[in-house]
This record gives sequence, C-alpha cells and structure tokens, in this order.
Amino acid sequence: MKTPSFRNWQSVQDEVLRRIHAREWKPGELIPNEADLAVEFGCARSTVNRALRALAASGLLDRRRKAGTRVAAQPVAKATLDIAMIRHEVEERGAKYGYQRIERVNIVPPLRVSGAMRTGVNDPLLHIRALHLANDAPYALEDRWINTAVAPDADAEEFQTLSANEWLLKHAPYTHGEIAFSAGQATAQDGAILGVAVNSALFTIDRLTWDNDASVTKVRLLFTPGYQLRTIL
Amino acid sequence: MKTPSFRNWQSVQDEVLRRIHAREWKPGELIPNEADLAVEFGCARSTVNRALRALAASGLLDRRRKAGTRVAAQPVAKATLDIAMIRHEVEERGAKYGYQRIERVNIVPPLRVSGAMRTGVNDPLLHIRALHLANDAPYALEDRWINTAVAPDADAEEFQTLSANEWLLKHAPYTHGEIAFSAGQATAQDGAILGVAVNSALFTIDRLTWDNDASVTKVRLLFTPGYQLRTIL
DNA sequence: CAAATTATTATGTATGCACATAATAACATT
DNA sequence: AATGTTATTATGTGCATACATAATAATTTG
Repeated sequence: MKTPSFRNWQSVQDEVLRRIHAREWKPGELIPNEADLAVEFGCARSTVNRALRALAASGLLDRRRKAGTRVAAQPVAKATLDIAMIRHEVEERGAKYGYQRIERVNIVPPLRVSGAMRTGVNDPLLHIRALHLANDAPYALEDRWINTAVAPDADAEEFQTLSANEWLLKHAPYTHGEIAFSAGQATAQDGAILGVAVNSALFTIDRLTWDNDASVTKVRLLFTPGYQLRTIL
Repeated sequence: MKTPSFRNWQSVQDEVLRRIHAREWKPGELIPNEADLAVEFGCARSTVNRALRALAASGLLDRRRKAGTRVAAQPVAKATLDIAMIRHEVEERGAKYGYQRIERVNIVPPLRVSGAMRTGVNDPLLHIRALHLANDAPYALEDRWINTAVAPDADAEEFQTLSANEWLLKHAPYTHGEIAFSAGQATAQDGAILGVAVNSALFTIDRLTWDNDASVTKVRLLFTPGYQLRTIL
C-alpha cells in the first residue's frame, strides 16, 4: 500500500484531519512524530510542523516536547466571533445605519464601574448613552463609560453624530479587553427607548478594554429582540 | 539611533504590535516589506514572515502579494470562545454536575428541523430533551435532534445517565458546524423545568454540526438567568 | 529502593536559499 | 485613450540544516 505524497502543508493537514476524523488516530492517543510523518508523507519535517501547528492552536492536537503529539482527549470546539463596529454590522445586513446620542455627561460613576475600570472612586468619567439604528428602527442601546485620563481628547468630542466606538477606534488604541455575552430583561426605561415591552429578552454584550494597565472604556450593549450572533465551528 | 535587534519571531511580533499601537504605523497605511524589516531587525526574512502571519490571521494586518502589508484600516476584534462540554463548564465553576433525561423519542421532526438538517421530511430523528444541573439546581435545558442515519449507534443508547453531547463527542465526529447566540424568553413549559418565571430572559445557544455534507445533530440550549459567556479580546 | 544526575527525544525555532504565486506596474499595441 | 501583454515585486511556501528547549527515560549514586 503506497502512501500518497503530501507535498505541501495544507494537504498534510487535510490528511491529519482525515485520520483524526476517521478515528484512525483516536482521542487521547499519540500520533507518529514529525520526523516519521515527514518520511511517510514524503516532505520536510518543517512542513509537517507547519501543518500541525494550527491544529494544536485550535485545540485538536496536544503537543509536548519529547512526549510527542496526541489527539486531544476532550476536544474543545472553538468559535471565533468577529466583534465588528455596529455600523458595519448593520450595513452588512443590508440596512441603513443610524445613530442618536441620548446623553453625554462627565460624572463620577457608580462604584461597580470605577471598581471594574480601576479608576479612582472620585474620578469623573465620560458617560455616554446612545441608540444605534437599523433602517430607522432601534437596533442596539449603548451605555458607555470612557476613561478620559487615558483618552483625554474625548473631552472635546460631542459624540453627537459620531459614535464613541468609532471615535475610540481611531483615537484610543487598546491592547486587550474582556467581553461577556448574556441575556437580560428590558427595564421600563430601556424598553421604551428600544420600543419593546418591559421584560423583553435582550441579548447583552459587556465589554471592557485596556491600554496596558489602564482601562479605556466600559460599555454595555443591549440588542433588540431577535438579535443573533452567528459564527462557524 | 541604533535599532535594537529582534532575533526571534516573538520579539519581532511584539515590536510590530508596539508600532501599531503607538500609531507609528497608522491604520490603512503600508508598513515596510518583509525584506526591509528583516534588515532593520537583523533577522531572516522568514522570521519576519512568521511574526506577521498570526497578526494577519487575527485581523490586525492586511497582507497582499506584491501590494505588501498594511495595518488594517478597520480592525475587527476577534473573540474566541471555547465551546466546552457542559459537564466541564459546570465543574470548572466549582459545582457538581448533574444530568436528567426528560424525554427520548424517535419521531419525524417539524419541517424547520428537517429543513435545517437537510434530512427527508418523513425521516424520523432521535429527539432528546434533557436538563443539565449544577449543584442540583437547573443550569441548562437541552432540546436535541440526532440524525441516526449518520450516527446509527445512537438508536441503541438510552441517554438516561449519559448526555447526548458526551456520547456524540465519542461516537460521531463532525467536520464543521454552525453556532448562534441569542436571548429568548422562557415559555411556561421551559420556565417550569428551569424553575424560572415565564418570560425570563434565557441565554440561548443553537448549534448544528455536520459530517461533511450530512448533518449530525441540532441542539438548542437554554441557560438559566445569570448565565454569561466570557472571553478575552 | 529512592533520589539525583545524565542521556535522549520530540517539538520549537532560525536561517538561507530556491521556487511559486498573486497582483501591481510598466510597456506595447491598436 | 483603451486594451492587452510582459516585467517586476512582495508575499507564500518547501527544503535542509542547525541549534534550542522542555521533558521523559535511563543510569548512577547513596
């Protein structure tokens, strides 16, 4: 039985996936090492390494120096979500994007906000509430705090026609962040703005971004009922 | 001004990130090409390529043959979620996992299910409803359809003590899938099982997996109020 | 036998070179 | 000026070699 030749990393990776999928290589078991696979596939060892690297990053393989490479015993599926600017999201759905500022104040935030953002309890932050629209209908309600110690230019921005997110993307780079997805019930106030009944289920995204050790912005987005975030596995 | 030497791909990548972050290389602009960066950094061109590759995959850079490499004009943040088995999710939160089968029948599904799974309109599927528990309290309600043409051994499984997801992970590999996150309101029936009021907001996950062109399983998970899915940016 | 040390192994990476490929720029033709 | 062809360029990749590193296995010591 002559093994077909796999002369590039993509076909090596496809064959590896095929063997995993066909359970020729079972979860938890060691697979042949790079050097042996290179001989078998008729390619260079670094080509095998290149093929296996992404599979390890995606959680399908578990690789250890000396111990070798195993098919992950408990594969954890990974779903990657693109967190796009809301304008793009709306426009990609073929709708017309709109934005309305509801409120903009410079105030001392509640403790849960200053605590999360690690700002001083008496430090004022810029608080902005705004509504995003799709075809003139409410799409998402935004409640945002901006740390003007990190983004001082925000103090001069009205955010009347430009959303804070679009402004921040241009003026306040972040190094990392945290994001959470949940379901919450509409309050009377939020429900009135979004045009939905009290206690409607709203898909909720909470996000906090950091520039190294300093928080940049903390935002809560409430999406109108029917909103779905989709991706592929 | 002597440029420090970056002798490995990680430090090259860190420096590239620093320049992007500091807006030395602005969004939308071309950055020096690989060969020039290699000279500047005092390393091999393939080391630069190695460093830039992941940044392109993560959306920070936009790379084109001949045109060169640009800082992405509109960076799209990517959030990667681990879709773990519910048992692991519960146990990682320090709780005791529990499982209760509610129902198991072999029936012809509604059209929206056979349509989504691309099975015949008169083909019976295995329908399983089950409750996942954390510390003996409801955690998630599962409503699942299994395509027994693809996973015929499921016909012999009772799913009395073992959840369908755990069984499928061992017996029915999939090649790809689709997943959607949303917020829905609890019906009277589901609310009663989950022990929550009608119209409570429930975080909802819909998932459909495929083995090449054949659907494997379609599942809807309803999580009790307070559930959050978190990750980092 | 247990603990410490050494040897070995498989992955991780850097390099230089060569070739491949997509795609832009330059040039030629009508 | 518009269209077609060719040349050039920057990324993408394969290869062979060498070295680095983590970590397991084997050997040595008490």
